[in-house]
Amino acid sequence: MATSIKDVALRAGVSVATVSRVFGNGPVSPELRERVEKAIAATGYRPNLSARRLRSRHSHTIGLMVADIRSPFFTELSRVVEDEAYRSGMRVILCNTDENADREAMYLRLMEEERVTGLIWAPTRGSLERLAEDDLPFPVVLVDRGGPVGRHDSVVLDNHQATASLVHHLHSIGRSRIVGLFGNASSTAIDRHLGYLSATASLGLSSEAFFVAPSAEAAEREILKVFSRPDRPDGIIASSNLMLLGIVKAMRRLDIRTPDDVAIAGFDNETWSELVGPGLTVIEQPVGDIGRMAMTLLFDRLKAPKAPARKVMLSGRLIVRGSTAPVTGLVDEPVD
Amino acid sequence: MATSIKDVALRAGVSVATVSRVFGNGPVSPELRERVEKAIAATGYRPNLSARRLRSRHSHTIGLMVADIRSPFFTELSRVVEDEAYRSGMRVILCNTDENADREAMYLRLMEEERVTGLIWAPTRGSLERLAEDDLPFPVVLVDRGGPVGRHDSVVLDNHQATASLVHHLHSIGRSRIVGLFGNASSTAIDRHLGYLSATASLGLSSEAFFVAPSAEAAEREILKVFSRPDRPDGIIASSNLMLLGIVKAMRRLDIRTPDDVAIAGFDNETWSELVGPGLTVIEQPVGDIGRMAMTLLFDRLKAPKAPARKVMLSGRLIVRGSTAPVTGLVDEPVD
DNA sequence: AAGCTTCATGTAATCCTTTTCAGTGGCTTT
DNA sequence: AAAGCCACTGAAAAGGATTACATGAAGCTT
Repeated sequence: MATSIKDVALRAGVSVATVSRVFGNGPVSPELRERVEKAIAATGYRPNLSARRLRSRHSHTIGLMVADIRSPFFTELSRVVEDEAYRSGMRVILCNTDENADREAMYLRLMEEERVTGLIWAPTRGSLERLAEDDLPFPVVLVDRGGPVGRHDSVVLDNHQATASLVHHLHSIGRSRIVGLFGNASSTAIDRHLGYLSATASLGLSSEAFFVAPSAEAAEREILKVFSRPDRPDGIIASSNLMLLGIVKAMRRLDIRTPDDVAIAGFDNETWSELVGPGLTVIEQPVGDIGRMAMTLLFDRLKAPKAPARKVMLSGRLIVRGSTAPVTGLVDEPVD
Repeated sequence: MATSIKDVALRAGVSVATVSRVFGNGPVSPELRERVEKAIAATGYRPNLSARRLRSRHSHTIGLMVADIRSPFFTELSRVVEDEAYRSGMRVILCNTDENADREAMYLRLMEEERVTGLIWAPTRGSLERLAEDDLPFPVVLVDRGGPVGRHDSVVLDNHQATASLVHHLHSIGRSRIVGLFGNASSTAIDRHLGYLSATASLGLSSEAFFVAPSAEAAEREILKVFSRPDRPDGIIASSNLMLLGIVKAMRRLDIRTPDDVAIAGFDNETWSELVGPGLTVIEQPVGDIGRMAMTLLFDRLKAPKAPARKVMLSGRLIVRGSTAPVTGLVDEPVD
């Protein structure tokens, strides 16, 4: 049987209220405080967080719902969010939805039962559309995906502009038949698709987009199919890391040279991005900033529940590497 | 004010005990059950988990303490653990220690306050040594790192054997001056170092080990230093993914060819391992099995607290790729 | 038909804190 | 010197569920 606040009080010869006040920095005289602290040390007492949460009606918990923690963007995001949360005495409940609406609904219910203080959420496409209707008993900050400014705060990458800058970059190195490969699950891919469309249009380029399941294998298969046709593209833009890997695999398989025959570019800068093939050109997302901003929005919201919703859009950084190096036409010079 | 079990009881015209029994599948007649369920739906009632945990004296929570969720092994592990946990109605509290003893101690205290049912833990080196002494009020299963069979269950890779197999593999392709690069923080690196030592010794090879901070940059710096000496090694074994990346970077920087001049091998198979340079030879860890086994050990322990501690050792799988392809000596053939 | 189970239900205690409320004693104010 | 204030402290209520125990009705046994 674990020791409770009662045992501590008994041992210190004070009331339980006083012991509680020692933890909550209420007014306690120095002598009593010392006696209590001695008793705590002697008994090895640890306050029961469930009881504390129940009575104080404050869970000190925030939820974090993402598609899959294994996707590097979310890995990094979760790390930032947890650090920020623990720093301000909060705990995080992490959930992986796998872009599955049922799991998402289940976890939302869990969040309610946990009485979370707030939720940081990368919703599935369906939920994003339905978000205006169902209202949740806690504030929500959308990350990574967010529609028009609605009832909820959100912080996202400027996907439209980012993808457009990839297209312009490929165009600037002389590519004209640029196809796009997008995931078919997340709303991010949709935004990136739109950016791709408007950029190709404004440059007067043809456009062709493919949508596949978000896995390297699916991407590889699709690209193999695309390159079995006579009119091969000379540039590919991928809406994610996994797509990018699938593309590189397909290029290897077909023995197509990068960037000579096809230039490749995509999203998310990773430790290994510069080491895959000739180095991958990518848009780097400010994940740390996104996570911290999400926490800021959440805390602000808690302070001012009625304030109008804010949508924060951060811009990515284009990192140019070998996969989009300009081709001299005569000699393959090492880039960098 | 959120609706409580009382409101539901009132609305359904039953006692709170009956409502509680509907949730806990106690004995409730069909009619009452239906009335209660209607009342739940009508009120949108959600049980308060804090209250439930407090009264039932069961947190339904397990802790997961790892060095850093961003390290791919732990990312995958956390995913497996969370899935298994949620499947059996448990929740997970994730903590990143950053190999820092203070953070670790702080989080251990948190685990006690949360009254976790059990803890899955990749302890820092210091904690691993001190583990026999301090005893915790909940069962612990060590993962990734585990000393001799002590008081705690553990599940680890057979690091000794795995590293030895890397050495033997390099030897089999004709390498004789094989150095080892190890992280200086985790106990895993120590085990791998020992495997390296005994394998080189048994093969009659020279050995030289370097220990650096667990980052690609530190690894790169160290390797640059090593290769500034006249007697360059012809093989390198790295104790982790990050080390491996640092080595590849150094090789690029120095324009040293892999595997011709130096063969490279390390740990953890990732999506991109086959795409970095000529493809990286690695030991693949059965992360999923490790995670599931850890959960199994934990649940078994809960059923039989007094049973003797078990140490489960799983073996890795050697995946040979271009970075350790045998060199023909005449022509550089592309390795598949 | 009396007595014994069994099943469904309600009442009240309990889990462990925080928080409200009501002092108590000592100081300052007027 | 009475009044008011302040800083501490303790007793008790409250938070929202589960569960031990009591009760009453129904079904069985003999």
